[in-house]
Amino acid sequence: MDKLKVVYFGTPDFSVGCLEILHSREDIEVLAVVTMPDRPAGRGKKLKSPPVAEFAKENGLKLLQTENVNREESFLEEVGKQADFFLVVAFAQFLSQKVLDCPKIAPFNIHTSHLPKYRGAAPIQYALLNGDQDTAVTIQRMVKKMDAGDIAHTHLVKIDPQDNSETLFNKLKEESKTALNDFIEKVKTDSIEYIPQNDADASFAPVIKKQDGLIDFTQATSEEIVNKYRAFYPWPGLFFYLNDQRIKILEVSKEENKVATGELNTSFGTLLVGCKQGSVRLSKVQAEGKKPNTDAELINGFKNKYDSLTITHGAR
RNA sequence: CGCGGGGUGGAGCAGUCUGGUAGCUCGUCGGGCUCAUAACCCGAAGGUCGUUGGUUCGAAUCCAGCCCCCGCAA
Repeated sequence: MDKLKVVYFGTPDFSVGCLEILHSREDIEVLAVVTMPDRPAGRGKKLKSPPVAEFAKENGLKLLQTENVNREESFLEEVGKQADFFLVVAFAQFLSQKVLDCPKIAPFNIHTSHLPKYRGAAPIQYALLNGDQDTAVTIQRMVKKMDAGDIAHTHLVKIDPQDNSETLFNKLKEESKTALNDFIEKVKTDSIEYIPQNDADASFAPVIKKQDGLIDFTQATSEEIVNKYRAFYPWPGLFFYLNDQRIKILEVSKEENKVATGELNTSFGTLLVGCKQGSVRLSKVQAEGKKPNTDAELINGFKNKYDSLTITHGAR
């Protein structure tokens, strides 16, 4: 049998795993890799390549870095139409119908949720945010409507209570390789069963922004804050303002102590905050421009500068 | 040249503008008090003030360079 020809679309580290699989398989030929352009990143804003671009360069794969693949007409004509299927993994661009129509079999997308749950950019985070106990790697046949295509393959994954976005990312990155391998067998044997999604059950996982990490202790229960901590670790992280200084929360846990909603209690030498319901201890924190500290260390330094410690909600 | 904060006993900070024998809170060690403690009292040890050079009678402090850490942003 001839090799299956694939064009791969992806950008971040998460996408590299599946690209590795495609690249390593004897029965697959990666015609090209499409990814986002290099972007300034980090302190000093140095130009940085997306991880997928790095991989493509290292392995001598044909690489296209573009701001908008829909406009790359010659590429689509010359390369896109040669493909048996497209594989899109965390690409960060919408594909026009014209692009979706290129491959002979179909454009497929790997989505890290149990579709139709959590369509959109941040499915992993939303599963944690809602305290879900399981999720899935779903491979869908892409349609123009985001993440609404027929389901071609589902691979369930358990969420551990200790999981945060980082660990769950890694877990799903591994599981998506397995899912992809299984799926490719289905493609080869032409035995894919397409299951339409029930739109009524759909939910959405919009992009998470840095600002979403701002915690209002009066508006969330201790349980919700801990879930948010898991979902937002390591990015964007949680933060709040103490005496108008931005404080990152690096570690938080539920506590028994009863502290009035929105109040801060430091009398145990710890940062205890009363939530909408229950209370939390902020056991590891980091002030802007400072190194990570335990709550005791932060209290020690702050009481030198201020008469009292006050939570100042986003006053800036 | 994206913006910004910081490097002072083991920890977290003040002192730097307005040069003149290094301080606070905590920890550690020793002693005391208490039924007890997240408590309190007494005492002690512990610092080439990131680094190099310059200015000065004198530099943690002023000037120049270098190293390191971090927040924002992406």
